[in-house]
This record gives sequence, C-alpha cells and structure tokens, in this order.
Amino acid sequence: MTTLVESSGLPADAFSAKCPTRQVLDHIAGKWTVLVVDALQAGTMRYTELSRRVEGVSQKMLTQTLRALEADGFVTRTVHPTIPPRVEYDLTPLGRSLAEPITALRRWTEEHINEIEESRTRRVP
Amino acid sequence: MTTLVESSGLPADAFSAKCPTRQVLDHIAGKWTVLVVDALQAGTMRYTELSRRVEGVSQKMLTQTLRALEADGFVTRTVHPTIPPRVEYDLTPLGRSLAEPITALRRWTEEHINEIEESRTRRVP
DNA sequence: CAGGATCCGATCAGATACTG
DNA sequence: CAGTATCTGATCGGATCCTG
Repeated sequence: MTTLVESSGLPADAFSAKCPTRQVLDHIAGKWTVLVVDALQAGTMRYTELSRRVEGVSQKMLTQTLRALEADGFVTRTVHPTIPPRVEYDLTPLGRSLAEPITALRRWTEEHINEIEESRTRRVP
Repeated sequence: MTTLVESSGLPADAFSAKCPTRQVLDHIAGKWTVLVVDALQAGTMRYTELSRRVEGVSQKMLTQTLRALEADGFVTRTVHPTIPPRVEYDLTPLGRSLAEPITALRRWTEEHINEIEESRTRRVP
C-alpha cells in the first residue's frame, strides 16, 4: 500500500519537489541531526551530556538542532525547575522509529570508512 | 569486531570529532545526496535523466553532488565521446552498498510523513 | 546548568549566461 | 547534451559575551 499525504491525497514521493517529505529529509540531512538522534537512542540525556557526547558541536548548533527536532516531533524537552536547572531530552516514539534508519546509516559509515578512504581520490577539504 | 581506521589504528566512532567518519557523514547529509544516490539505485542514468528525476535540483547542485559522490568513490562517471555527448552515471559496488541505508531513510520518511505532519508544531519555514 | 543574543566569515544554493 | 563560470542572497556555523 502506498502512503498518502493527508491533505493532498497524493502518494508521498521524495523525488517530487512539492512533496513535504522533502522538507523532512532536508532537516534530517542537517549536519548534527544524525548524531544527536543517534546519541539519544541510548536514552534520556541532559543538555551537557549531549554536548559532550556529540564532540565538536557548539551550544548554538546543539540548541538549534534540538529545537528543530522538537518542532518535528522527534524529541521531547523536559524542564525540571530546580536550581541549577535540569533539562532532559528524550526521543518520542516517532523519534525512536526514526533512530533506526539513522543508526543504520551511521553504522554503515563506520563499517565502510576504510573502504571509502581507500577509494577516495586524494582531495582533502 | 570493531572497525579500525587504517592509518590511526583507532576504532571508527562518528561521535568523535577527529574520526574521518564525520566528514563522510557530512557529505552524505548534503541536501541532494540522498536523492541522487537513491535515484541511481534504479540503474545507470544520464545527466538529464537525473535532473528530471530529482525534481528541483539545479545543474550546479547536481553537478556538484555528482562530483562529490565520484570523489568519495560512490559513483562512476562514464563519458561517451559522441556528438551529442553522452555521460552516464552509475553506482559503484560501494555506492550500491550505501544506497541501502539511504533508501531505508527515504522510505521511512515517506512512510511516516503523515505522522510527522500531525505531530509537528505549526511553524512553516 | 542550560541556554539566549549577537557578530561575522564560510559555504550553500539558486538564477543566469555561455560553450564544446 | 552536459556541462562551466559568475554573481548574489540565504543559511550555516563558530566564537564570544551575557543571564536566570
């Protein structure tokens, strides 16, 4: 059965410029999204934990990525009004579902990194 | 068994800032990479065929994406010196391997697009 | 601790014009 | 047909400073 996009009644097709799938794919394709979603698969994480786990991410980008994931319904943000504040991030069921293909992609890359480095034409960016 | 990155002898870990996996992941995360690799899974394609299949891509971006995929060893570019020229693109074995998790990601998005649209907070970019 | 606000350079990405 | 070259606006992303 083909997935239909509710309002349009058209089948979802990422190759079509008008399909909303494209926007979502663009978000997922962000530089840090894969790593953040993947990190959260290990379970609930606090802001600072995440920033340590995802090495090299600035707080600006981490915050921005988390806000986007929240807006897309992949992540929940829970604020405990204590002092000091404690903010926990967690995957929603939808986010956990997304984490599967995302983890697969990261794992593929890790597993094939040597092959890639070998077959790559010398061109260090 | 853990994958070792040849020159360093360290295990591949995408969360580590120094791991080459990160650069590759960044390439893959490009706006058009997913769609181009995915399109090529159907088989050999000419430049114009690709530009039609991946709706909305400019030739600049298509060319740039294809060159990057070539440099990373995911795609071959075959020029037939005829008039008019005929240039064919194809996945390498490595590229076909990569296409699997990539296709999984596109399919996941297509299959869950309605759920995502529902759970999304109103915020049309 | 978990960010918000701001500045600024790098890069991305589209539109347009031209070519072997 | 399959690009290259160029210009320009958008955005990404890092560094820095500030706060409840």
